[in-house]
Amino acid sequence: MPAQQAPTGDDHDQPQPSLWERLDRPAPAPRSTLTPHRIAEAAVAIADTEGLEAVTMRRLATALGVAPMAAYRYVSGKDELIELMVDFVYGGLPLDTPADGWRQTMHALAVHLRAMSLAHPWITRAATPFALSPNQLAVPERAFAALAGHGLDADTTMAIFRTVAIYTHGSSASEVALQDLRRSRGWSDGDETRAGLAPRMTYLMGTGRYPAYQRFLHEARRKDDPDWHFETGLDCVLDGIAAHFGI
Amino acid sequence: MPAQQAPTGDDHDQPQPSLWERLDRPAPAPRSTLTPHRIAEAAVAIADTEGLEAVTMRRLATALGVAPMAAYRYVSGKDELIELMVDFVYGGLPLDTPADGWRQTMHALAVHLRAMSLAHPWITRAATPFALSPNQLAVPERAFAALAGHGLDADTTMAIFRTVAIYTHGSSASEVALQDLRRSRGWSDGDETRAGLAPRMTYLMGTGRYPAYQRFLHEARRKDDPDWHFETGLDCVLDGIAAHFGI
DNA sequence: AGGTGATGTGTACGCCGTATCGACGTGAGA
DNA sequence: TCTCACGTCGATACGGCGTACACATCACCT
Repeated sequence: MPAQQAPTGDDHDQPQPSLWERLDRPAPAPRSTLTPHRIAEAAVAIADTEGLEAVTMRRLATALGVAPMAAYRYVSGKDELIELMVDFVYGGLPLDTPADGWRQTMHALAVHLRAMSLAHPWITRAATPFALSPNQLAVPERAFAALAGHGLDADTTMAIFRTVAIYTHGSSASEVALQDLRRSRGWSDGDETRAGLAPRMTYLMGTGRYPAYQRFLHEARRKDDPDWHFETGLDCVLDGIAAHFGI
Repeated sequence: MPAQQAPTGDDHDQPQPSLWERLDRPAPAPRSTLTPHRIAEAAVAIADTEGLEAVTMRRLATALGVAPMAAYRYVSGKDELIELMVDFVYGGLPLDTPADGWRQTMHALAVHLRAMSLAHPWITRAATPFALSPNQLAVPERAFAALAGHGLDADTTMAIFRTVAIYTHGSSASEVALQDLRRSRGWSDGDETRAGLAPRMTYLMGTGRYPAYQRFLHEARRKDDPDWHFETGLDCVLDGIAAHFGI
């Protein structure tokens, strides 16, 4: 799926063989200074070190030592470049988790997906949890294999995976969003962040519209413990699946 | 929180009184052809009808019958414009749901948030679930009020809200992403979508890497029932909360 | 009546994605 | 060994974007 795009109403057909199909025909490659792999690698390196918005066709070309338009031989446009980057990163996921049972497998999957998102923060903005690229598809494949044999029908199995995947993706995304905000404002730890946000918060709380929020915010002790929040939410989701479907 | 942005390392301080503070001092308004409200309204209208990427400072100015730079008197840049749009839409949320108990309240909140996302599809890309704008903050306020009085500590309460909010936001986002893909390719129903995706799928399944996925996809009967998927996942999450915390 | 500060305008800069076409190097067939 | 067609990459250009900056203009207060 392209980096999320809005309705435009045209371009109904796709004459191309879909990027992934083109990908594993390495081409006769007469002069291959460029390959999809090298392009993805370079683009990911830029995004990792300078952020997703630094990934520009021109910037990418510079990094590859090539003319601005060169990458267009391998990628139909920027959307496909991003698909390529996402799939490249998903290719590094460890999916050979031991098959201890559905719950351990789903838990391990979630932990690895989160680690991936924290290592490549831009990916939470670039990826949809259910995109149809080879390495992204390997995630539900692993999950479905782990969920098989519990007497669940196909729809239930998909609903379970969907729920865990959505939680994992969203949880990582919100964690990354906070980190990005911190970094962009130069705040290092939780206290500095609260100090930086203080004026905003003082005003908002001063309106008196949020008494419960204010109280809970004041009493909370684990605001700066994203691991705890991630695990707690994940446990809830997995408990809910176990309870709701009796597995 | 600004439309998600990556680390840049500078702009450490915010000299301005934070947009929301500026907002309710209506200004002496000598010549108020423009107001934050009118700006938000116009921008939302554009995003609703033409998609988020059609919201351009120039396009917005045209819609308001004003010069391209005029809106910058009210908004420090495009990021703040988007914050304003998001908060404007959140302002339309019905939050006066009857207080039947925490579960009914959380369920109603989730349903309303999803309806909002489906009515303004761009908002799933523009909003973070935990942004600090007045009308967005009203959501956790409502949730915390409903969760109070169950003997839960503050951290647990926040974890519960976080989990539900993340699920709801992510579920709506994935639903919207699929709708956007459909609209952009001109596919109307599920069958047309499958037909359009067929070449891609044929290739991917032909690789033999996804046997479980293929089988479950073939057996699933509710692929085109987003309501069922949303409710099923939400029930799992709420069941999990009830089970995990004994409420 | 006149001055003053908030409000909207005009112009311009640098960057973006990408369409198009020409130059070039390579491997296959003669 | 020569040739030639094709896959690769380069150069240039276009329209559109966000927004900095200086200027004109309006409404009110004295």
